[in-house]
Amino acid sequence: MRRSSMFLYTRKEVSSEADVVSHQLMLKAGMIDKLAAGIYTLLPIGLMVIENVKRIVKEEMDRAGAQEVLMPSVIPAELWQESGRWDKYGKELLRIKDRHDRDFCYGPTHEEVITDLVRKNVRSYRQLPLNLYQIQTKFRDEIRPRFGIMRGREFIMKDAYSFDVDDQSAEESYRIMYEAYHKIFKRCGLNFRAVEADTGQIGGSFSHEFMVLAQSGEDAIASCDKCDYAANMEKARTDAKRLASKPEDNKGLESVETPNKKSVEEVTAFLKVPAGRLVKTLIFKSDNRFAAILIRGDRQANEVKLKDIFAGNEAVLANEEEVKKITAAPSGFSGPIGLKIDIIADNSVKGMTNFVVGGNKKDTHLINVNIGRDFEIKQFADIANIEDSDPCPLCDKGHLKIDRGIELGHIFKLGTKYSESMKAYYTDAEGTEKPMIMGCYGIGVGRTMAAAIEQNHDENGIVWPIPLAPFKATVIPLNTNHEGIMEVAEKLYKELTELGIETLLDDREDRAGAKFKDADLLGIPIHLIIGERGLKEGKVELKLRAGGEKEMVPVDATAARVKAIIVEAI
RNA sequence: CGGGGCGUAGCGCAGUCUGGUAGCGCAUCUGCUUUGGGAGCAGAGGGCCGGAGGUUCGAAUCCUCUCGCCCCGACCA
Repeated sequence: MRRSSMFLYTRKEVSSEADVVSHQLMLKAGMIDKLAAGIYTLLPIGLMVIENVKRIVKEEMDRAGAQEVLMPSVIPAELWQESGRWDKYGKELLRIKDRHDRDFCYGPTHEEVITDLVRKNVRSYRQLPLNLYQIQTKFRDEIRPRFGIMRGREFIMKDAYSFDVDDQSAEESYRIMYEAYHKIFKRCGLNFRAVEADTGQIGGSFSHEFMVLAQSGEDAIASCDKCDYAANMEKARTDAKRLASKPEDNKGLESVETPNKKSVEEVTAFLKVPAGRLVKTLIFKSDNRFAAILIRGDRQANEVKLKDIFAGNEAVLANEEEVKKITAAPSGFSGPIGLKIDIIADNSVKGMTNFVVGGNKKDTHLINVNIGRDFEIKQFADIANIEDSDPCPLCDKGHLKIDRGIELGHIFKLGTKYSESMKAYYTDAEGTEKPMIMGCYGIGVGRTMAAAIEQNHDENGIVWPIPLAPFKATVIPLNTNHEGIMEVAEKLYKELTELGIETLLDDREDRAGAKFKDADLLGIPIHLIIGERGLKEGKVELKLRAGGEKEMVPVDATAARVKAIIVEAI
């Protein structure tokens, strides 16, 4: 491509609206153009990167035995009503009506459509297993789109769906995807980790997220410094046994006055005990049922884990009035002793002895409280967020550290949630009908591009990993008015193009500095600089964007050298 | 949806408090010089100051309403 005729306009300044580096650089490099909140046009050079990501994804999906389809982006409401998600999905689902006033939605995900497709075509166990995928534009009406293309409302996504005869086979399909995802992100040149994740609204039994480590990441992930354990904060566990302090002999229960001391900080400061000796009692309401949640004083409840405790239903803290009714005391003095509602304790409470709780009476706390003697716990569960350097739940030596990450991929074992609600049954060898076991597997294509920039940039701009680079090489003639220079530039451009190497010829009548700045900003991996100095010896300068290494290469050997560098990288 | 902020030339911004000729930088166009890290000089074009209503002799500026965009929070494959 000739730079002089390309629809590519780089900028020195961008709006202060862009506050993550990938967004800023994409704007500066002329890759995207915003049309509305969370809705972007991909410009030629941005699209080239997207196409590279898509190509890698397709190759690995195909290699893993999946087959590509393309489903509609507009979906009739009936399908979503059938699965029950029309009412459950909420405002994120963009609902539209056609001219006959019929309901449709713009697909945010395609479980319904794929399940419908498969149930219409697959009857027998002989047709399974099956894995179908598509790369398509989706829409989710996010409350707050941000970070440019990283968290847009309209976005490109690869979604795959597997169908199997039984759990064992489904887990094999899952494992194949798990491995394919590793290959995909590795080929994209990304530093990532697969972490255990919550299944969220999609539902299902287990899942992994593929996270790229980045400061600007929206998710917190915990990983062990000794073993392979890694999990999203929503899922991360710790080892309650190693966390617990040594049990002490039970002391006698005592009531103490704590005038106006409500928060954990106030109470522990007043009683001069560490927060880890206090158990806080939170009254939650879900579906009009109340439950008391006990958590060690120095720990925070995790909303997602809580939701799981309440069988997936929304749980909210009880209001002041409800707390009074249940505990007979104002909030801040709730405790487990004497409560008539279910008491569920976080694992962090396990093994605690002689601790402090609220007295269910104004200005009163109880000390030297013990489980079993003073009250009973209905159930222990994992409720609290883990903290940095908590013990690892898998190995007995490691500790967890918390990083931020960007979720690029998510794989789920769905089970029969959709196949049962939508009647996707097959007939097995014995002639009985059974629901197919499903899995679903997503990759954010645009987000992968953004994450690659987050991980690969410097003060001068983007540093593309070679497989994603829109152009692998750029030919920079320093003086377009110099015949000899332009002759060599054209020759190299032609040779490289004929070798199948995407090359940008910067044939603009600009000064050298401007061209260098642009080549750096765009992140093109290999710069071929043609100037009078080198040409006197019949050489061009080859410079690598990533490390900055320079070498002088004879003109005739340049194309082959470039090819070699690319082959090695891909 | 709660709190905060911003809409002025293609882009980035000042001007608004205190009403009186609409400005700066980048980009664009012309000419000359320059040519290995975003060139210099001289000149030029480009604005319904987000939209509607109001106050005023006069509104980018004050008032009311509205639309859009951004940030924090809540929310979220």
